[in-house]
Amino acid sequence: MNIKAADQSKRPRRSDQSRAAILDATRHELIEHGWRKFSVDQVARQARASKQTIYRWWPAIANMCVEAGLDLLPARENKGRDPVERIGDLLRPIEQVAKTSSGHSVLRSAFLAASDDPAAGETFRAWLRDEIRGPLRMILAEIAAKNVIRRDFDLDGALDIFMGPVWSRLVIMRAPLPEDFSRHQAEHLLKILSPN
Amino acid sequence: MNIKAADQSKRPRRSDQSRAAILDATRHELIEHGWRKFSVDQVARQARASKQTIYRWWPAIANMCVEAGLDLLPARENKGRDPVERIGDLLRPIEQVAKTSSGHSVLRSAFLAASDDPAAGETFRAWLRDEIRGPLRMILAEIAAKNVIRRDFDLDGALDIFMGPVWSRLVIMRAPLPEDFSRHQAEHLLKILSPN
Amino acid sequence: MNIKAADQSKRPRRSDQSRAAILDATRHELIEHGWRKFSVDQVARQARASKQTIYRWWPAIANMCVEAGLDLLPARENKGRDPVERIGDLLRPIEQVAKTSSGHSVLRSAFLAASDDPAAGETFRAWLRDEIRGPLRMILAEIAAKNVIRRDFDLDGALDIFMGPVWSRLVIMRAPLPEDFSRHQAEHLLKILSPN
Amino acid sequence: MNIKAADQSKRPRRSDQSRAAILDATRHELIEHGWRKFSVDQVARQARASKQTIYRWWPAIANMCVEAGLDLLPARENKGRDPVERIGDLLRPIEQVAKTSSGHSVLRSAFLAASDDPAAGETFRAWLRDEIRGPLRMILAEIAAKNVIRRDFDLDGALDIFMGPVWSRLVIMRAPLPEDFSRHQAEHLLKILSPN
DNA sequence: AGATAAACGAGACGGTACGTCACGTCTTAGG
DNA sequence: CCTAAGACGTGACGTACCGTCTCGTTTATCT
Repeated sequence: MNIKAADQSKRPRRSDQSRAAILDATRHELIEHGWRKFSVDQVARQARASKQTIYRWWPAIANMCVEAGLDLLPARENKGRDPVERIGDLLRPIEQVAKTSSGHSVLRSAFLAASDDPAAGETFRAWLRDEIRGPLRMILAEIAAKNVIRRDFDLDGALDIFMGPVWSRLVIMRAPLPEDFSRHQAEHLLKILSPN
Repeated sequence: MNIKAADQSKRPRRSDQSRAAILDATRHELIEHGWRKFSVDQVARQARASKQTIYRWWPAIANMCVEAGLDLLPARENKGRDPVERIGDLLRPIEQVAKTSSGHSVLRSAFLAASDDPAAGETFRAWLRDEIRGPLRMILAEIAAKNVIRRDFDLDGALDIFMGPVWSRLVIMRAPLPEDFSRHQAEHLLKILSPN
Repeated sequence: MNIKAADQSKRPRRSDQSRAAILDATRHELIEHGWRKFSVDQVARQARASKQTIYRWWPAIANMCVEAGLDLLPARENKGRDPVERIGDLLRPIEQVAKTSSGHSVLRSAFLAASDDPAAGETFRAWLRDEIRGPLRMILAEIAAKNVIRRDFDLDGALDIFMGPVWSRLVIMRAPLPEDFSRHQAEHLLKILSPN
Repeated sequence: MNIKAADQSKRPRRSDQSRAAILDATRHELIEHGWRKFSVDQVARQARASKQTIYRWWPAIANMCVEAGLDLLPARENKGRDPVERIGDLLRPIEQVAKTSSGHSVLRSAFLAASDDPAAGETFRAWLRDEIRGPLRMILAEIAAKNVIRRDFDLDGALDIFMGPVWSRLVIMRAPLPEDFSRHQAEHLLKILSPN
């Protein structure tokens, strides 16, 4: 309670209340109207925020949408178990959010925004690097050392195989993810990378 | 992708010249501005066409964009060879168009449009059914009969595996397709579906 | 000047049925939407006529509207009575048509069209000359000869005095003409022109 | 015709600069194209103003045109002299503006707009009431008390007689007002209303 | 009785304008 | 300072209308 007062005492900085209301309204707008008909005016109106506040804190609308989508994802769990489960864990936050209709819509539109706007793609690609690609490389390197998979695997190719079906279902087909999606994806990836 | 010339003897005389100019301008606009900032006014201006002509012949802008993208794809070849090559053939039109920077952009934006607009998704899904999913089912059923792959494979799951990396590279990552992409995809799919 | 009388025996056979339907629809449109929002498409639709037919027979839309209005006016009666009544007779066709709400609207919009479009004004001014100004000059000259009015009256000034209140009520104020309007107008005019 | 600057300290800050530019462009457009072909786009373009700004501050285009016309009229002078001159004074602002070709056109089109659009007629009728009808009633009542004119005169009838020729020349005939128009109109009115 | 040539309905077309909405910038007033 | 509010110039939206231009299809003479 009393610790945070130290740094925040200085100047009236960014309002967390505004930020939350704006991201909520952004998600609502993405669900309601999708990416192309997304309206900043509508977000400002619904969040009772000034457009100036939006433009001050986000470099572009697409970044705001990506942030609104990624904010939904729960933190990745990291229990040390067998490799298949650890790889599957990487997809589990997405799988969980995509179970609800609204979460599915928000994620789809957020990824759409990242694809359509090269600048916002940066925000998205940073997330992909930190949350998927990086951990995946670590795990794969680990099990490659044990010769469970071939040592000369191509990481980006592996990423395509691993994430491709996510984009396929979530973004392109607008369809729910099937049962046990994360585990099956992990199994498929290992099967492809197996050295035989 | 071809409109029949059978009934053109009757009344509603659509101008093929306008249609071609509009689709060309659509492709140019998708390359230039992407999906969200796509401007119908700009297309009309550039095609020297009336906006009414656009709205008369396309149910929605997204449909027009999907059509503009799919129109680029060359006809699929169907030489009777081994299953891996026949499966790979399904991706070859896309692989070929995506080699050029502009073809890559147009296809990406067209798929974006199909994802963002549920109605236009129909046009896209019809193409997917006729050009990818249907042929793939035929080929897979054939080789399943020979026990090359498991007989109880899930077609939509196979489609995710087969097409997912396309969406991953083309749409999500905005990256070129790697060398021999079609053949590798076919091999991966068969490896996953293999019965062992 | 009058070439058309010669050629009417020849080929171009104008359809009176179309003409009547078009003028009816024109009146309906003037009542419904007024002059500025008058729509040729609407007229064609309602008259089940082609726009080509309209543009073939009328040099401008305003002319068509003026014609549609003036066509409503019954023929002027010419009973030989005292000068006041003969002058009043000139206004009676208008007075009669303006009694109904729709006739009032059509006449107003027709005169509006004539005022707004210099070319169509010709059609209107020809009517004014033949139906009002000419006859009025004859009558006034006649009674000026008997010294009932001053001999050096200004005809156009008299016309302003005589017709002005018509425009005032009908066009400007959108108000019905008062009782005995024609007779009072005749009396006023003679009072102004009286020589005392 | 003047908007007060008193309450401008409060919130809705209308740009006077925009308003003036828009009214100027409106006058130009009325002169150039008249009422039916009046283009809001053209006005916005010429005034370097947004169409939204136009639609925000005027309930209808016709109101804007009426305002643009009436704004031209100089303030009415009110020197206490004999009744004929005081009545003539009421017309003098119009007479003065109508002397120029452009003033003539603007006034005509403004009155046309008021006639064609019932809603905009209100703006016009308010002006007529305050600037013509009201003052005229006062003056006529005054001289009726001295038995110069009949005491039971009909004010609206008098208004028709007084203003009718204005509409006749200015609006209907598109002709200049004759010499000494205001004075003659006053004389005519008093002659008609004289009690003999 | 057929041929012929115009007028006709229908409606697509390139344009322009409509009235509304959105974008991103700016200004004002309040905490 | 940051915020809410909202006016502003710019320009796109999707619709309607303008005037022109084919299309076949009547239709009313003139062979």
